[in-house]
Amino acid sequence: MNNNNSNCMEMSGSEDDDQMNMMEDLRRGPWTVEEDFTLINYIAHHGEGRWNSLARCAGLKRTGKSCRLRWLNYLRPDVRRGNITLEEQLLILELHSRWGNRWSKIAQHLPGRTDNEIKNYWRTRVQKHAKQLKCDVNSKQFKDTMRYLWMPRLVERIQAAATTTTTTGGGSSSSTTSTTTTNSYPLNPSNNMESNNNSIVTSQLVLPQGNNNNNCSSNNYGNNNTQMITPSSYTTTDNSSNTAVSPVSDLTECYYPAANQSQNHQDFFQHNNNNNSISSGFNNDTLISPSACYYNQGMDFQGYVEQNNHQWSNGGDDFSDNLWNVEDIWYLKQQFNM
DNA sequence: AACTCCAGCAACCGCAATATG
DNA sequence: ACATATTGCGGTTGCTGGAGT
Repeated sequence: MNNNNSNCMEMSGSEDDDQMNMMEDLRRGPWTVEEDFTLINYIAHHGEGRWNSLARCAGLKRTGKSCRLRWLNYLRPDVRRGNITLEEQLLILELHSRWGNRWSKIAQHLPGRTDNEIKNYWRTRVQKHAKQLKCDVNSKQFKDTMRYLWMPRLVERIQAAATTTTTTGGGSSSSTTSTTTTNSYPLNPSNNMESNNNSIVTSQLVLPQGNNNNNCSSNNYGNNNTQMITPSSYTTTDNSSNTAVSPVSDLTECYYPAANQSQNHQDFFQHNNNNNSISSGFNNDTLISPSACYYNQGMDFQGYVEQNNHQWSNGGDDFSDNLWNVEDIWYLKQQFNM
């Protein structure tokens, strides 16, 4: 399978990445299918770890760091691809409010998600809203907005989705086994995941598979060797192209047919059956209307609301990307006599 | 059609912590 | 105990495709 192993152990292994860079032509940039195959095969036979020597032994002209990152973020079998679900969004918001930018710690509670993915989600989605609100993502105002509007709204949407799914039968592939009675939003400080570290219950809430863009049949690396490409011909981030490489979720799916099929999912809702109200866990001392915060600071809140209202009324189906729904806007308009 | 702008994301970089000899 | 190598993490960069003009 790999004929580069013979002299592997004879190498000193003392070179660091910079030295390796000087010694040989290390490849950079997007990974090719060939490289992915090589790395997967090597790890399948030899396991992970010792990334620098692994890179050499596998015959990859990559740094150990690059190999590790590629493996952890894309190639390992339990990596979960596809859109961040509502449940995951909620979990990210909650955990970030506790731990800040501790991406890897947050990622530990979202099976299959990588710190990189969560970090990107935060920067592209969450920070975008903060920017629209003209406030800092770390400001109290924005945190309040997340906590008192966005997160409860997510809970409602999750509940609604679960209800819809169960009442409509959910389709054959949905397998939604969740119950709508367990979703009280866990904002009660006494329900502290930190104090019960790593005890977040694996969920019965099964993620909607429709968002999962793993589809081997569309680009099956496993049975189409003619798609092997050369470094000179590769392009990036185009799964629809035969020469596409880097994302490669299809590749892992095909390599590990059993992978990603039964998604473990975080359901910290189940910790909170005692909370019957979304706001029951709030500390009333700090229950400040986020809208009031913006209002008091003269921020362009109305413009933002109107923008989101417009998005909403335009029927965009990605509600998950909107902070506000109709009820939020109604509430905010009442607050400010808009 | 050509160009510009921008969101999304994969990959890289620098640093700190940890492991190893 | 120390030096060096390796790993892990968070921040940042740069590429790509799509939308807008």
